[in-house]
Amino acid sequence: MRDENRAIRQQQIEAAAYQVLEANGYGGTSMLAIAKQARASNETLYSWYGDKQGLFQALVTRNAAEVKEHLEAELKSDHDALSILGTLGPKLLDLLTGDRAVALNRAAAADSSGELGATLSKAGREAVFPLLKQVLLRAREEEQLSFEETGEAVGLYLDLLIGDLQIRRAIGRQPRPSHAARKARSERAIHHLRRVLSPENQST
Amino acid sequence: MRDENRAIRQQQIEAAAYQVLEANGYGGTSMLAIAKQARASNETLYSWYGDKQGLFQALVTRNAAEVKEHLEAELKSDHDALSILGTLGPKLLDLLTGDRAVALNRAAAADSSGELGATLSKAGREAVFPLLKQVLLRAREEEQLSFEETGEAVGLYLDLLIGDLQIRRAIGRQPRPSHAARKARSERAIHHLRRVLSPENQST
DNA sequence: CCAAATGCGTAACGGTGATTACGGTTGCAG
DNA sequence: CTGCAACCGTAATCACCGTTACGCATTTGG
Repeated sequence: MRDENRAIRQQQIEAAAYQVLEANGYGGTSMLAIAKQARASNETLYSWYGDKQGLFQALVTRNAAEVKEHLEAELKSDHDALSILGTLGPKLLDLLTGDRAVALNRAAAADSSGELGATLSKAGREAVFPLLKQVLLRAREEEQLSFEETGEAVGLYLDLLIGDLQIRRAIGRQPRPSHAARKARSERAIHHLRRVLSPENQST
Repeated sequence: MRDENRAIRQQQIEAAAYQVLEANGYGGTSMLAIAKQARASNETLYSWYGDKQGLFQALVTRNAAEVKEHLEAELKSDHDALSILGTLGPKLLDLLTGDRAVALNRAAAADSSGELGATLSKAGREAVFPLLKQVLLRAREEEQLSFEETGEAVGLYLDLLIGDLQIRRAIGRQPRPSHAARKARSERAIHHLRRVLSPENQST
């Protein structure tokens, strides 16, 4: 049961890290501040995560794992591909423009070593990409969409769905999209995607 | 001529600031480092820009002004609207994903106060938006595109053109797009835009 | 109940950064 | 030529941060 406590404690510490990070930005986030917020001790943070980067790496990988998990759960349904996109889109938007993701993006952007960015991208986009490929390939089998390069199609979908929302969130000029806004944006992306990749009009 | 020298000196200092910023990230950029790089003195930096934020605000606003200037120059041509987009798109991509813009985006993401982000966004996107509106409205007059909400159409164009390039650049997982890549991406955006907003297929 | 381990709270160490202060130098005005 | 204002180079001030170290309370395993 020591393990359970520890898991809980880690959750608390990481939650505290997000709070401080969201409030003060990466530069303004100190280990002491996190420790205080979590009512934990410096020593514990260092003994558990090694150093500051280690803590943030942990945040990033855990967050990415949760994202992937959520999406894979969606994928298990046997609805048709576009319906899946209909539920998966808002979810993805939620995960990618939520406060946590924004905080992590900021941290990665601020980290001069690039390590965080690499982890974030590898565990994030590069993990989501193949899942979306699956969905779009299914859509093509069902003859709902038509395309040659799957990667190209996924890129297009992501552009339509997310666009520059993330960067605008990261620099602080864009509030978190509401539930309705996420839904609408997802619908819009699907709508445009169908128009661009409709099985009738063939073109490159 | 004191003024001329001063203008030149400012250029040098700001160029130095970019060098340090691009090399070390916002967190790793100190005023002393900038001063040394520019062979200038701390005192001068502070007397001219007030404080660190002031210096970066200056960078942001100057950069945004240059972006706007470039775009307005393009707009003056009397080509048809889509041709304008054809030259304006790569330019915009260049300006928004270039090293300077990326460095500024990182700085804004790292800045906990949000001031830099506000300035960057206000002087950047919010300045570019009306210019693009003009172009798209012209395209509608020429019956090359069809849409109701101009803002919506501009948003769509920006999503297609830029997508998540900026955030990926900011977190360091995306190299600067080559000239050819920028051109191709711009063409792709126009291609899709025409398909989605074609005057034939009417829909919301 | 005892001893070891674990975690808390706080202080200490070494380093660095933003900001200020100061003496020396240079270019320009009178 | 001389004084002055701006500017350079550098050092000083003050604060904070990452990291380590230490004394104390609590928990855990036997």
